[in-house]
Amino acid sequence: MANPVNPPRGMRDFLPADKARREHALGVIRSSYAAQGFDEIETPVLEDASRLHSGLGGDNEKLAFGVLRRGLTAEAVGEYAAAGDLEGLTDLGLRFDLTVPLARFYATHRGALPGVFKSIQIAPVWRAERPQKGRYRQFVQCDIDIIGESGVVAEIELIAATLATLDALGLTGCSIRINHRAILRGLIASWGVREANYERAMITIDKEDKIGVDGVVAELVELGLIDDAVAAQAAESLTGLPDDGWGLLEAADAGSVPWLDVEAYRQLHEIRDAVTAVVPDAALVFSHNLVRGMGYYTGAIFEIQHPEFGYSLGGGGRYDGMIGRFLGSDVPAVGFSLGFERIVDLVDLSEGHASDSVVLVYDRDVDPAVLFGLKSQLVLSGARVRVEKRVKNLKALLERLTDAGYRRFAPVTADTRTVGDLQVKPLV
RNA sequence: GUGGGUAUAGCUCAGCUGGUAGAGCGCCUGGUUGUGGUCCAGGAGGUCGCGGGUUCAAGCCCCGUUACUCACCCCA
Repeated sequence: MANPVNPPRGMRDFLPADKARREHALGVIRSSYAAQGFDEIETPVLEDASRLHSGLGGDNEKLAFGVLRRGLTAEAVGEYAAAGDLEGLTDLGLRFDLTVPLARFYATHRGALPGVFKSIQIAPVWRAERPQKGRYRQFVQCDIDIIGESGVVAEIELIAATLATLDALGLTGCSIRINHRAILRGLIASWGVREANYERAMITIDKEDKIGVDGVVAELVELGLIDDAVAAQAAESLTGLPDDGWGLLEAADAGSVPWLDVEAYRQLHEIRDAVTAVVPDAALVFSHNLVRGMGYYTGAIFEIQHPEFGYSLGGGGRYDGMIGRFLGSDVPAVGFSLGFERIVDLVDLSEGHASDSVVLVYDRDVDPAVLFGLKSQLVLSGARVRVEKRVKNLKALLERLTDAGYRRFAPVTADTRTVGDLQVKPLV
């Protein structure tokens, strides 16, 4: 509390119990993704600042931690700062997501990669945000991406693989919201919003869950993005859709949802039909107000929703234009990311090393050679062995060890010579 | 970047209307206890986040500051 020694703001240490829990969950995610035929890669935590700030990260670019150029004097820093030359000050930055580095990775190694590349990335990212519940400045993302496939099979495979992974984690009650950038653009265009203001309008629409349709329309008017005259029309087209949003095709044919990009909508149907055929209890909801903040999305976008949380547990989408920025020629790509920090707290984990663990509680006069001889014998026999000095208050010690996952203990006295002498007792 | 809440022992927290700093748990010591997880006694440990101010007197009131936390913006 009053302890002045803390990790940097928004970043955390993990105690042994936390670390064990996290590693277990990561193991489940990693093996589930691998079983789905994706291959894990790793990239550096730093990327060139110019690549991080290529206009693809939306607001997250502002939140990137920059690294000062090596060897800059205080005077030089002052000069660059006065000139507003950020590139002169920082040439590297910590990645704020795993997608931009993946695009760079693909551009670097294209020759060594298959035509359609399916990657796993499980790694920390950094954003200089103000921390709050469920938000940190360093957090782990678990991404799967498919690069080189322009058809909806990529979206289908990613969503099915993600659902399988959520299932492997024992996480129930999640639904997938899905939308398409083309549908959003059509919706916004139908209100007469100028193209330059699309991004800003999308951010406002994204708040519907929090501020309601009326709040969204009011904000759009307030920002000058739409005229008062179309406010009522905008409110109407934002209002909730029937049948989880999947029943608009007939209405579209009849011309009563003029803003709907029918081709994109049919694509989403195709994705929904295939995913639910594979995962019958998958809950896919079409949400025409789903936006997502990253500026690089071009097609389908999706987000994991859990009823207990106001924020999403993960999300993704198609970003066909990004790799072209690095490579020169466009390569289609889709990704899906799990927000690990938000998932790990929900996962119910069973004990890993329950049965075959034992604590040796030794008296002070025990010969260390005997003590560690016993220990190494037990370890060789396959047990996890902890050595603890006997203390006055045995109860507290044994409770701590029980919490740490140990299930048995055995006193070691000066008379103990062999494993056969040990009286092993259960910890309860 | 904007607001609210909190800050007292290693941990969880009391501390009234300003009057010499408290409890439980943990830790240490001595004894007790032998199905070694019991009980008793004693002990160590606090610049009350930090800096100013008001007052005879501040943990408590006022101002500032820092950290943590919740919410906004935005996002995993």
